[in-house]
Amino acid sequence: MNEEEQVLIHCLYFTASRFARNITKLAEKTFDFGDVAPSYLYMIMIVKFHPGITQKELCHKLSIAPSTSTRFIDKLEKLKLVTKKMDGKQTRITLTDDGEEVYQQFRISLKELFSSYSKVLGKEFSKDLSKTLHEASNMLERDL
Amino acid sequence: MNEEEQVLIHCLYFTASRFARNITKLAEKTFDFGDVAPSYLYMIMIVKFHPGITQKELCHKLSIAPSTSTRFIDKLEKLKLVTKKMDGKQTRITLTDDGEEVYQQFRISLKELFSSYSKVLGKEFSKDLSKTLHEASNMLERDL
DNA sequence: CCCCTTCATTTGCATATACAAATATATTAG
DNA sequence: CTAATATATTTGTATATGCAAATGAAGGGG
Repeated sequence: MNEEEQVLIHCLYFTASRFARNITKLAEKTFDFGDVAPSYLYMIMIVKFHPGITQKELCHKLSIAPSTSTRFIDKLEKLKLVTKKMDGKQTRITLTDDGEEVYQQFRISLKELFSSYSKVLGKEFSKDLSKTLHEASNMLERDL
Repeated sequence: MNEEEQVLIHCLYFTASRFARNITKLAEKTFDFGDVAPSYLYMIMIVKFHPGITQKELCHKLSIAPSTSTRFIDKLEKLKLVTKKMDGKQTRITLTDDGEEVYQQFRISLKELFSSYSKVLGKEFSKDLSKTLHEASNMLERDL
């Protein structure tokens, strides 16, 4: 194995970005919700479990920047999937009935996505990898 | 653990994207090359090891779309780090002397990046995770 | 009650990245 | 050799995402 391959295999920045691109492609195929891209769906899910959550908490739970959350929420609001209510300096987000419905579909697609990649990567392997990535993110977010 | 956390931890699409964002942030801090963003550096490396490589092969090695490669190469050409030569319908890419120099610096930064995340995640853990992601990408690219 | 600081959100701008359509070149069938 | 097809690259357009600066709202000290 030459130096180049070594680097390509051992550099987490590279392998992680590449893997994320690959799995995103798969997710886009699976979550075919017209206007709602996969990343929005996670926001919907979190709002589902925390009605009235503040934007800041959302950012934290999703590990996204505040500006990104603003734009996500704007879009979801336009699609009438969430409502926004000012509360002092904070903004509180809640699902609409349409949002609830999208959430239900989302759960089904999620299972499909699971089985798509489990078929290729193996069920246990997928589960372990996901858990590992989750924990690694936590470590990075804590320590950097 | 509630349903929400389950999903957030077990969905590879989510954990992989999040992890990629976190590690990218770290890479951006480490690779401070002014105009050259981290993702370009891998292209430089591959060209270094395969002078005269075609654009298509580059796309394959980096797992990026052709359009992305066009824009990367354009930018690197403007920075005078690579040259482009038409060869029939293909385009062949080679490093310039400036490109070689950037490559040398890149190798140093790469080591820094390694040690940054190894400090947080552990050396062996990082290595294993990277290798796992590499292999998982290969599987996804082969089977989908 | 007003000013200053602090914190949450938004806006402006920039980058990475993709897909689909357009273009350019090469190859093959007739 | 020309027409049709195949392949590589480019361009138009769109999305996700971030940082830094601007804005807006709260609360404390005078």
